[in-house]
Amino acid sequence: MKDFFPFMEIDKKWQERWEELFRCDLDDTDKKFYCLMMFPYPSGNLHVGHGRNYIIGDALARIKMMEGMNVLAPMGWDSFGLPAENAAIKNKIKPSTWTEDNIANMKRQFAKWGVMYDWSREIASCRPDYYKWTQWLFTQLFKANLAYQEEASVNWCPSCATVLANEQVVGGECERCKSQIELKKLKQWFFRITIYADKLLDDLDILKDWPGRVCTMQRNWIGRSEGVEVAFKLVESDEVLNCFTTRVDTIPGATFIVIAADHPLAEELIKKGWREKEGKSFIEHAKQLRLQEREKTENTKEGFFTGCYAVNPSTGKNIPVFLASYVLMDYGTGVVMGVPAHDQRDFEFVQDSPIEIPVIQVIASSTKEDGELDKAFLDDGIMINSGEYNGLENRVAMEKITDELSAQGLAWRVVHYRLKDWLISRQRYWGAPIPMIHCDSCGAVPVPEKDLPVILPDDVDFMPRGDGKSPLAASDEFVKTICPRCGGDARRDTDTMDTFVDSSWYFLRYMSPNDDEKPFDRDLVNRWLPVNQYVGGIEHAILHLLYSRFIVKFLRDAGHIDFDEPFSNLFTQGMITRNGSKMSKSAGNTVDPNPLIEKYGADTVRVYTLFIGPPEKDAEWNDRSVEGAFRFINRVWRLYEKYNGLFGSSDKECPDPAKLDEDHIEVYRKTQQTIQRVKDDILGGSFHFNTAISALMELTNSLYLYVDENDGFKSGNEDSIALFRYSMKNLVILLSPMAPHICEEIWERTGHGETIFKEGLPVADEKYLRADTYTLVLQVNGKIRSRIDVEKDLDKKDLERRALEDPKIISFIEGKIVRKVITIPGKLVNIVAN
RNA sequence: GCCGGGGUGGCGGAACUGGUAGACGCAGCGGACUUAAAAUCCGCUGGUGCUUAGCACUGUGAGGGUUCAAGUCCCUCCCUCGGCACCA
Repeated sequence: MKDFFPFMEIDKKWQERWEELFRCDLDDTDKKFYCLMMFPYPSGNLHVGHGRNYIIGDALARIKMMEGMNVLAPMGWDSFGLPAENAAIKNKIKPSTWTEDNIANMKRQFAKWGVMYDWSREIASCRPDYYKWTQWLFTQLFKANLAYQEEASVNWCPSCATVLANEQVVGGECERCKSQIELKKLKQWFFRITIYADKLLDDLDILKDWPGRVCTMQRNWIGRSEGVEVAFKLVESDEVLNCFTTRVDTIPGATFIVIAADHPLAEELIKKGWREKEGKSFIEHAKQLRLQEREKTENTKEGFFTGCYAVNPSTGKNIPVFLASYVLMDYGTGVVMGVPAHDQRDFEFVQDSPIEIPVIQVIASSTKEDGELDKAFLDDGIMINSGEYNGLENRVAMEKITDELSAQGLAWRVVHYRLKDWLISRQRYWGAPIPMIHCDSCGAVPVPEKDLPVILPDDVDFMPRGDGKSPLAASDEFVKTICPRCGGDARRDTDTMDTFVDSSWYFLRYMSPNDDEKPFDRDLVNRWLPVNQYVGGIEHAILHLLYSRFIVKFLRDAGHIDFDEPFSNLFTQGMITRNGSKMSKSAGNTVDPNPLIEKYGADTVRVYTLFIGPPEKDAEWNDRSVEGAFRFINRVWRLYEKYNGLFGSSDKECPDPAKLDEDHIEVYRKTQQTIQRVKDDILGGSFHFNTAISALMELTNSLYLYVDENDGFKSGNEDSIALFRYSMKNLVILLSPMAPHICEEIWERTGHGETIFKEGLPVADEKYLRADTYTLVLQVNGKIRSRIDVEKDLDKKDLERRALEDPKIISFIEGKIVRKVITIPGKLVNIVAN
């Protein structure tokens, strides 16, 4: 078995030695590089899909070390959350035991991959020494008036028995368990993220090294929309309906008003309009409709006339007021002016409206009306049917109308957001208890810092209750307490925090994981952050990344830190699929790395994972192709093993390239090109390990041919052997971030220092990146007709002459007139002839 | 519906700023080694046709266009993946 890399012993040996290598000295920040992987939920087992993330990060950390950077690569556990609780219910063990077991197991898995971290900085969000500070963060937000409690209609997942944030509801279903979400009125804690909406939006522009699509997703999610609110007075009433619109230019065409069926004014209006009974049943009906139609693309637009009228402030006309399901209570003001001629939804609404509503076109492509519209006219154009505004461009009219209505106090400019405040209460057990105390006389009082953490009791029945309360509510011992303000009897808040609160600040804790005086070390954090490179999955594009940005902005404004974006560079790797779908436990298509590592060794699995495709794209896992990576690793090993006698302590340095003949210079040149390609591919910003590896495979192939065919090498010529050693040395250095075990071993066996990762990266000898001659392509009328070898510094004239001398070319242009010759030195000559 | 990514051999994927399409790997075929097989090493490998050491034609989802030259740029369309979706 000498022909195979003996990974069994060697992998382990290096994994132990590297522990020291990854221990980071935080004081040295001259060339700091904070290399962060998203910390995982400790679900028990890592599959090869997770592996991609960590292998990319590990390879990156290693190559950065070789670049001379002081690399901080910490790891921890996002260890609060439902699965622990569910597993615990199922297996009758404590969530903490289940979680800690999984953590231990996953740590072993990382090591087996050769994925190393500075474990002296390990954190776990479920441990009291961590969640103490998550609770501290909550109290800080509360003191800044950024955490508040409110009765609200919230998303309730009946199966998870908890409320969810908007971000966790996908298409009306629970993101986790796919159950239909119900709306429940509950008193809940929110973080006022909306205050930061503009900051979060604007600062996306600073994040130049983030993937564009992540920024786009966040932009859409924040959904900033500038417009105007217009007051529509109700006829025979003092009541006013404020409509939000982004198209106030269409107001002369507003022929009705629609308000959300669940609007607080709805009941009053139907009473006023003497239509209370039917109105109430419509409100019920609209509620049902919303639930049913959530999934549909085509939605009906049913409405109900309230019997009331309002005055269009631009025309002075009375227009009817409707209730309808297509107006959303939780966006804008919940009241909309209906402009059937210029809004498709309003247009559809009037088609089957119970009472006739006029469609008045007020913007047209010319100054004439377009006749009967068959759909809403949405383009910009010229104002018509609009009195004094006729003839103006609609965008100009928009400003004028706004100014004039504003002057009368009937309109004002506003900005609305799609982003809602972040609902953070969860009615589940396995999370950080919300550190608040409810006192009848003092209200909600935060737990003083000296009393933190509020320990999550482990002796409660944590079966979900489904009544809108957390399992903690059942524990008198937990609930009963004393008000920190007045000393009277009081009750603890029994909800726990969304786990995204835990992960919104963890990257600050790695600098001082064991500090029990403060959440993070201000000085160290300011020196080490923002994170130089964050690597993780695209699934966190909105939730985790937006929340973390928010918390960092808050901490900065509160004076705790000096920077306002947590991650200056983000890389989102594609997922690994199997049979075309995402690898997941529930889909049953996961690939366990352990058998693969046992069969082929860690380096093979790493190389295959990196070689599978461009890292930002999804890739299909193929067991068979793993063999190819295995072969490559062993080809490198054999190259060393077969010629190990040639590597002695009396290594002759690389021979002078200027003195190498043609048979040798080719290998020298290939080595220079490989150095350049590997560095460009990985460090050029795109992390293209796949092409870097293929370059290394090419170099390996060249070396095989060299040792097989080069006469000098075969006859033991010293320079020929030195050249081989030189190329091997570079091959091993360049491959080491991807396949660290084998490279470290060869490095050691060939008489080098303690670790290859303290060896600097080689610099390519630029003079030799290009060959002395190259193949010039000769085309006639754009078709390749011949190829000739030419010296690299021939000028255009020479190249053209050579092309026209070529016998094949001559035969193609014979009898034709040469009209034009295009010469691109280094590439081709194209002769246009007819 | 809107926004964004993508579509290249049997497969995963290369291709700089428009300039040799298919690097590298998998699978396949042939050869060397072997009693034999595996492993290994070397070579071939997009398709079609022919007068087959070669040559020609064709080929990057479809159709048009720009250009001496298009996988790459422009227009129209199809498919696919992801995000948002009655947001006023």
